[in-house]
Amino acid sequence: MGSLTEENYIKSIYALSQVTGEVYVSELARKLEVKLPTVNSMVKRLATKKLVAYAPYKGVRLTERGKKEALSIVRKHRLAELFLVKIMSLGWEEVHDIAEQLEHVNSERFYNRIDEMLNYPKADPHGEPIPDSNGKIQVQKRTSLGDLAEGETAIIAAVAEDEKSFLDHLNAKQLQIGDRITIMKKELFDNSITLKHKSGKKILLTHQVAERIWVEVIIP
Amino acid sequence: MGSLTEENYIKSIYALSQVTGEVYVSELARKLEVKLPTVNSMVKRLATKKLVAYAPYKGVRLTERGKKEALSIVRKHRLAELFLVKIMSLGWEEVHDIAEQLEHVNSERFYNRIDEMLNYPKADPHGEPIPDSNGKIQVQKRTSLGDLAEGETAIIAAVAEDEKSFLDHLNAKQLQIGDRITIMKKELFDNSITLKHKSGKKILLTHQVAERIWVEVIIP
DNA sequence: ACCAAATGTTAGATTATACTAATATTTTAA
DNA sequence: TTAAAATATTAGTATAATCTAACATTTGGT
Repeated sequence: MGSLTEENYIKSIYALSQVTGEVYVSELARKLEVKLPTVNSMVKRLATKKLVAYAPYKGVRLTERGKKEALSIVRKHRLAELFLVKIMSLGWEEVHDIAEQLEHVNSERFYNRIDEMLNYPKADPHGEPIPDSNGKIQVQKRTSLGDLAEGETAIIAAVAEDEKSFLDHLNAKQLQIGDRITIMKKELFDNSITLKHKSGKKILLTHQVAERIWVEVIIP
Repeated sequence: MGSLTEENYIKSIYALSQVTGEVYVSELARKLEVKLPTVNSMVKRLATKKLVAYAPYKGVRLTERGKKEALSIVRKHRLAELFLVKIMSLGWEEVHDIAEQLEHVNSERFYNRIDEMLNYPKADPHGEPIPDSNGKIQVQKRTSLGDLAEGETAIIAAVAEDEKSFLDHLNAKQLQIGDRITIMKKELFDNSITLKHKSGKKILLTHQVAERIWVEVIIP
C-alpha cells in the first residue's frame, strides 16, 4: 500500500477510467483539484511502481496491480458508506465525506467485520456494486432514466453522484433506490421528464438530474 | 486542525505529560519512534502555532489550545475503541491499532453519532475516561494493584497499557475491568502477587503486570 | 567545582507532494 | 495544411517530515 495521496490518485484513475477507458492527466488534475505538473509527476511515480501504465502525451491506465488496489479502496469506501447508513443511521447524502476518510483505514479485521455485520452486501447506499474481498465486482449494464421513453416503467437502481447537493435534491423529490416509477411525459424542448412514483405522486425532473439516475427497465 | 503527524505529536505530548508534567524531547522521540532532531524541529513548529510552550533545552508543555486539541483526539480514540468493542464486537486487545487510525477522522457527525449509540459513555474498554465534547475529562486518582497489601480487596478500574501483548496476557488470566479481587499473598522477594478472583480462581501476577492495573480499593 | 555522560540543538541532505513559469506536443478548425 | 487552442511536460521552487553528523548545554558524581 502506498500513501494516502497515492491511494487517492489510484481511486480517481479508477473512477475516471470507468467512463472513458483511458484517463487524461487534465481530467485527473480537475478531479483531484491539483495542477497539471503535480499530476504529471505523480503519474510517473505510479508508473515506476507499476500501478499504472503511462506514456508521455498518452493517457494513463491502471495495471492489474493498480486495479486491484483501486478495487480494494472502492470496496472499503462502499462498505463504509453502507455501514454509516445501515448501522449508524446516517443519511445517504451525508456519508460520502466520512467514507472518503474511512476508506484509508488499514485493517482487514475492521472491514471484514463490517462486511459480516452488513451480511455481505452487494451494493452501497447509492446502488453502486461493492467489490468482494478478492476484488471481484459485478458489472451491471446501466440505463439512464434520462433515456427512457414515455410510458416506460423502471426501478431506480443507482445514482451516478455522491454529492450532497444532488442527493439532497433527490431526498426533496422523495426518490429512493428501489422505487418503481413510470414516465408520464418527456418534454421535447429540454428533455425534462414527469414521472409517476409508486406513491402516486407526480415528480418533475430536469434532464440534468434524470441522466444521473440509473434504472432497471421493467418489460411489461 | 493540523496534519496527521502534528496530531500524533500533540497526542503523545499529552499522554507523556500525564505522567511527568513536562515532556522531554527524548521521551517524545522514543514514543514516536523518530530521531531527536525530528522532534526538535516539529516542536519548534508546534510552538510557532501556539500549540505548545517550548524553550530550548527545557521541556515541552501543551498550551490551552494544544490541550484542547489533544483532548479532542483522545476523545475520538477512546470513543472509537469502545465502539469497536461494544457495537462491532471486537476484542479489547485488538482495537487499539484501528482506533489509532479512526481518531484522525474529521467528522463531528460521525463521533457524535458514536457517542449517542454508546449512550454517552464515561470510559473506554480499558477503563480510561472519555473526554466529553467540550474537552472536559474526569480525572480519577488511581491506585495500582501492585501497591495493595495482603488482604485488601479492590475492583479493577483500568489498565495502563493498550498493547496487544499485555491485554492478551490479561485475557489469558481471565481478568477484566470491573472484576473484584482480593490479595491473597504478596511475595517480598519479587513483589509478585497472588489474588483471589470473584470466580474463586487464584491468579498469580508479576509486579510488572500488577503495577499496570489500576484499582479502586474497597474499604470493608 | 569540574568533567564525563546524558540530553538537546544546528546544519545540511532527502523524499513526498505541491506550486509557477516556460516549453513542447497534439488536436482542431479555418 | 497550418496556426491557434488545448493539453502535457520540464525546470525550478517550496513546505512538511524525516534523516545523519557535528556541535552545544545541562546534569550528576567524585
